[in-house]
Amino acid sequence: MASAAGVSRSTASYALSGKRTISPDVRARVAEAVRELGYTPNAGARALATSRTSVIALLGRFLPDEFAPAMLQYILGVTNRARELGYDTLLVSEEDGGAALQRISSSRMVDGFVLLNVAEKDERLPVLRSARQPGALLGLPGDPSSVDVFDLDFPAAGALMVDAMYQLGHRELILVSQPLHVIERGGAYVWRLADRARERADELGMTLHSYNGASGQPEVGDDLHRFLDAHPSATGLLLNNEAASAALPNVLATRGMTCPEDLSVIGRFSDEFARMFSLPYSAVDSAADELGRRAVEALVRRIEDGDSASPIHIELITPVIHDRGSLAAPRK
Amino acid sequence: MASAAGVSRSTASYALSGKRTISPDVRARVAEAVRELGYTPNAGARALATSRTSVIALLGRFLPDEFAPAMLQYILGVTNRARELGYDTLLVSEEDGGAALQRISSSRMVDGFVLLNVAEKDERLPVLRSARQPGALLGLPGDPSSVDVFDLDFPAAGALMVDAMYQLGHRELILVSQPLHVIERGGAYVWRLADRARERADELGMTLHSYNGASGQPEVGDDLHRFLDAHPSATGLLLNNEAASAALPNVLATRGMTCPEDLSVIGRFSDEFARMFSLPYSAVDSAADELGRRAVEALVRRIEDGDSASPIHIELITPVIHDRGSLAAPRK
DNA sequence: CTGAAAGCGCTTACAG
DNA sequence: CTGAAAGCGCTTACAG
Repeated sequence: MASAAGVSRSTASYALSGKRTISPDVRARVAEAVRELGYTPNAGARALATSRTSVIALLGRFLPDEFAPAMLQYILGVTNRARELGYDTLLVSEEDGGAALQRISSSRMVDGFVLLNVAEKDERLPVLRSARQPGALLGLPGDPSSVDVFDLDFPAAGALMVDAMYQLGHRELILVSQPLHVIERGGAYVWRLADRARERADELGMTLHSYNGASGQPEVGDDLHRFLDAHPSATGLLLNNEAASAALPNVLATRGMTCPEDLSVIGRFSDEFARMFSLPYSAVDSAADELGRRAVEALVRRIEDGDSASPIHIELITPVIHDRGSLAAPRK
Repeated sequence: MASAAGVSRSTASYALSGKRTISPDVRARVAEAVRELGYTPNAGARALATSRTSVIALLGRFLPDEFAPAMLQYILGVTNRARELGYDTLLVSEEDGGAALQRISSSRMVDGFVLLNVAEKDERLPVLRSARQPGALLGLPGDPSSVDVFDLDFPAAGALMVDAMYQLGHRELILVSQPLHVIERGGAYVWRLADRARERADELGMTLHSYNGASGQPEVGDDLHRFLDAHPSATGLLLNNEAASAALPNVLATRGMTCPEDLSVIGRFSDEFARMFSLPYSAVDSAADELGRRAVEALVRRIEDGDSASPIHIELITPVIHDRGSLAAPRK
């Protein structure tokens, strides 16, 4: 390419990077040659020379009963924002995330890592901490030291759901959380939300019946029937369980109940999820796309500032209720 | 690393690749040094030296009303199989897929491309054809020349759905396809299935009422009610529309109909999708995971055999019905 | 404002 | 069976 423009390789390189002043004449000839030859720098050679790949890795943990739509939202938030900032994304879905991180880190394939679906005790974390590349977490682990973290503020979400019910006059609520095995697998957000909801209900003098529902149908439908049967006087239902949220319309139809006349309902799921299942329930948005984007922004900042020293960021997004009309005052 | 093992760089390299015979003594010392230092070859340097990156690109087209669970199935099929074969996957979600392909191809970041959700006339195809790397398509385009293609055999699926109904004694069917804008956007599979279903119904002397339903609720629910109202004597329902499939349980409940007693139903969606929505309908599996895996296998074969000459593969997977008990003989 | 040269970390003919 | 050397295609001090 340089020879086509009639300049040296170094001059061509500088003309492209703009890292030193180039005469207009030369700049034009280089630009012309680039266009002519459809020249694009070789990524491997550039990576070798600069120790930068302009690629980040996104490490997923794809569990069989995880809700796919939410996962895809995170993924697209990450890949789209990364591209806007000049990075491509390596998507890693290996079972053994720790080994994958080690492999990719030490082969210098990427400039940084985003970890999806981070568990309370996540096997990938110790590997990430000793990796040379920076990282950002989607999901708050038990020990969040030394890496940036992005997550929904689940305790605040629990309080918000309870408050919303309280203000409308509800005094007896049912909370349906994810099943226990989700918690055991590292889904600490489940009890973070539930614990704070309980606390808040206690503060307000409300009754809160807390349950774990199954993660799939038809079991979760049966669960919902049982919970509703057990507490006929409850007027509000809080859902931190996507499967339960998707199953509820049928359950209510079967019982001849309408929402919000017979029961006020508030969930915790993404807009995307609501749209797809067409759920008529107000909900705390899980903001997957937004979280993905922010994680990438923080990561890129660390990469480009070589800024491994500056203090750790823990960003817990304030929950927001998206109103879909499923909350009303309880019947007299 | 070589110096730690007390051998030359070339010997170390050969010891690792196994490309020439190495004395046991040297091999052991190299292995030891590798372990000691946690040595992993630099990916960029290796790519530069070998012109191979061991990375493939997966180019998605993520459309707002596409069903996310199916997309994720394809993605995981590709990433998992790629890893098994020694490749990592760059996930590309840019709007302008043609430009992205061009950029990634000419910078030599990857060894090959998998195109997801290929449209009838796909803007990425001409770029792929002139790229130096091989490609594989998920989805059959109008002109499938010069690239390997993997898709469900949608015409066969249409015929299979009609046949299944016919054998049970049904003579009047309703088919609900995806909305027209999906077709316009390149979803030729929609009419491929519908056309063949119509042909088959004609051959068998059956009546087939063919409709396009909306791609979201609540519209698609209303659509279903209209179609069922219009043809009270129809005894079988064919669904090539995920949203309609998800909406049907509610629609039937509202109408006081049961399946398969009042209506036999057969859909076309992935197992994953059925599980998530807990759909009680027998369906032609869309085999997203399987298709993703096969595309990667074909791609890797082309990459590793340098086999750009051998004839194009068009693999249309034979549809299979997964029985969920929603098909029965019609009521007298 | 520009060029010649070194170097990034590998692989692989070429010699021995 | 092993080593010294060239080369992959860039970037960036170093000279001028």
